[in-house]
Amino acid sequence: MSGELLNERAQHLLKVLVERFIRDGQPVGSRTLAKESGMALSPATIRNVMADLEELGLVAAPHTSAGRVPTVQGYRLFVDSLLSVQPLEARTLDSMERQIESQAEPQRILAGASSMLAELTAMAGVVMLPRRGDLSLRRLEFLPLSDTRVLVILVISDSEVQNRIIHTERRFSAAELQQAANYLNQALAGKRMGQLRETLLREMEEARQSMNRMMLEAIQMAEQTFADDEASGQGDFVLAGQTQLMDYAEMADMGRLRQLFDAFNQKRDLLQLLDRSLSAESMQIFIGSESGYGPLSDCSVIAAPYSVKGETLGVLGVIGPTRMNYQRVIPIVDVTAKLLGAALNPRQ
Amino acid sequence: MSGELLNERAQHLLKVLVERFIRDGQPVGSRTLAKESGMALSPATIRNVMADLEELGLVAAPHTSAGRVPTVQGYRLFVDSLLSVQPLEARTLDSMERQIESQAEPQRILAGASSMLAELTAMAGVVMLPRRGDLSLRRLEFLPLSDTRVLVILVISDSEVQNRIIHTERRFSAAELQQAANYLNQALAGKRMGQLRETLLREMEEARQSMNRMMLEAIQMAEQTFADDEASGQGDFVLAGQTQLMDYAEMADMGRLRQLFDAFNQKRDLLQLLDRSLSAESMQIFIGSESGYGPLSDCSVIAAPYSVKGETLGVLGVIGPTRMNYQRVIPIVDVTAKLLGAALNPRQ
DNA sequence: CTTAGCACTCGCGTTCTCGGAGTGCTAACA
DNA sequence: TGTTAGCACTCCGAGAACGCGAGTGCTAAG
Repeated sequence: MSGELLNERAQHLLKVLVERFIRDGQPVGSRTLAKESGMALSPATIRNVMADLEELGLVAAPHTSAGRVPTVQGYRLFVDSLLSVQPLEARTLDSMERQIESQAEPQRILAGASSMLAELTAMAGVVMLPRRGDLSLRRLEFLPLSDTRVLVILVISDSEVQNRIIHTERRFSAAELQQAANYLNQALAGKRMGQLRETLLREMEEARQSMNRMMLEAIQMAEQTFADDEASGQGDFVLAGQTQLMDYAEMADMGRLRQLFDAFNQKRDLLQLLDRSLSAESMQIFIGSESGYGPLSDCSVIAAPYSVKGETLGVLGVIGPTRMNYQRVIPIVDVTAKLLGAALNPRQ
Repeated sequence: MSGELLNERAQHLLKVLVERFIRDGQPVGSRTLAKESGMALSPATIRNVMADLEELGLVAAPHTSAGRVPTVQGYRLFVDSLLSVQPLEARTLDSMERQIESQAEPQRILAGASSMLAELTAMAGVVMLPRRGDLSLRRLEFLPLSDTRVLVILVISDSEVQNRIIHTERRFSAAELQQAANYLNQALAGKRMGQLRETLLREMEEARQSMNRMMLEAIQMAEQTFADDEASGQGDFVLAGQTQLMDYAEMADMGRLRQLFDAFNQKRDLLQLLDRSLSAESMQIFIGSESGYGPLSDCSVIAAPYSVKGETLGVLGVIGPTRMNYQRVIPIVDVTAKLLGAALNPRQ
């Protein structure tokens, strides 16, 4: 072994090995690697290099007489410094643009992006929905239901509508509710969802001083409306193409597969993982156990934040087997994030 | 074989066989059956009976020297006339009631029912959402977005809110939109969603005669709003516990499992199947291929409509392996349907 | 440092065997 | 006529044995 920790040749061989393994999933032997590398080296030499790589923890042999397989750290090195991403073909990019622009409503755009990711990569695509806390309230409305139940309609940001049911202390007439809504709209419209409760507190002070009963009641209703806003419904995501993961040989173990699918359904942990990329500002790659999340230990996650007007709204990405075609997937995720940002930008 | 097509004894033996097979999934042999039946018959006699049952297509032998397994028709007979459903234990029923009543919003009640089914049966639970067409429009509202885009908010029935985005011919002011909404509310409120378009046609006639431009424009907007109402979004369902199906041995084939999960995602065909039970007015059971739907060929579906005030709103049920514990699942589905109907009934 | 040679090791697919479970048939029995 | 015991037969599935191919590590020579 030469002085340097990992010389040119070893790096190149690792690169070829990873690429080869990604292609056909079989452990790569020295003979194969000798041919593939195009380096005019004998298998024996390769074997020596492989022994070094194994010592460094970059490759491993499933058993004595199998070829070598990249370890998580091997993939990591590959992704970080060996990988040569080829740009996306023009026609693919074209069709992506068309597909994502074919939708008008934000909800559909997001869902479309998700299935686009799934389709292009033949893995699972995921798009985290913009967190409401960062969006601003546009308008609020009360609608009387039966007795003390009131339906609250929230129009958020551009075009998202939410509704909740609250229970009031007493029965309100439609006119009263209208009045309360008017007051609250004047006070809250345009504020960010996350900051509503502070504003409410301030308003409450003011109302208390002016002894305005209507205002106090209105604030009470608003309080109830936004009560669980922080706790529950933190975020959500749309997933597409989960089932495609079933086609990969490394997912053959039913137990692990079930864990993975359960994880998709629970959402919580996955959201937490994606959240990490929210602040990252650029693409992030979690390889195998790097995610620190059991069910994903055989998977890699490639995630990128998407943003509108410089403001990051959410994260999107793909989930697939560790042995995925990073060279191809990385630009796809990258481009999709940009396209999604552009598509969400309200024009005209 | 005696004169009658299927005498008492044969029926009893079939019942015992099916029960036994449901319990442990192994083909049932004559010796086992002899003991289990409690009928003081020798295995040889049993074999004769089995030969008859096989001839009738009620049981089949996977291979020459295995025991017998019920066929679809065998299950059918079992379910139709052999089955003795035991009522649900009081405490289970109690906890079901509590669980379903713990939710306030319809959406959550439905989702709750779905996961309750899944939990109790350890299979997949499904609840078809009430079809909008049957619900009545309560109120409609327009909100100007940018330029010619208008956000339409629909409050449907008790507390469901929907929103759509439409594009108008020209730019409308907030006041104009308010006016249009007022007019439409007066004309459409209380009408069933499915009948809105007819009503619109009539209104259009009237408006044309009175040459009222505002009314015509309003109707145009409404037209656009309800345009795709019939085509798309026909229905939807909430599914829970799909992953539990992965635990059943008969789902071990990854290919078939994937087909099944794909079917869950596509929704279309499954909805069609559930639709059949909508008109049935009582519980329906589809055993294996009876559903006529490939991906479900190894599954049984037990579905029951649920209704509020005598009006059927939707269907709910469970999906699991053909070899499921019908005796237990049937009452669960039955009770859940009733509880759901009760919970959806708007009181107080 | 590289390479050829060699012995060695594993895993995997194939084949074979063997035992158990269960059947169908026949003949005797009630 | 229905029931039962006996028997030969079939088939599956679990192991064991085997050979083969792929690949390795080591050693010694270039």
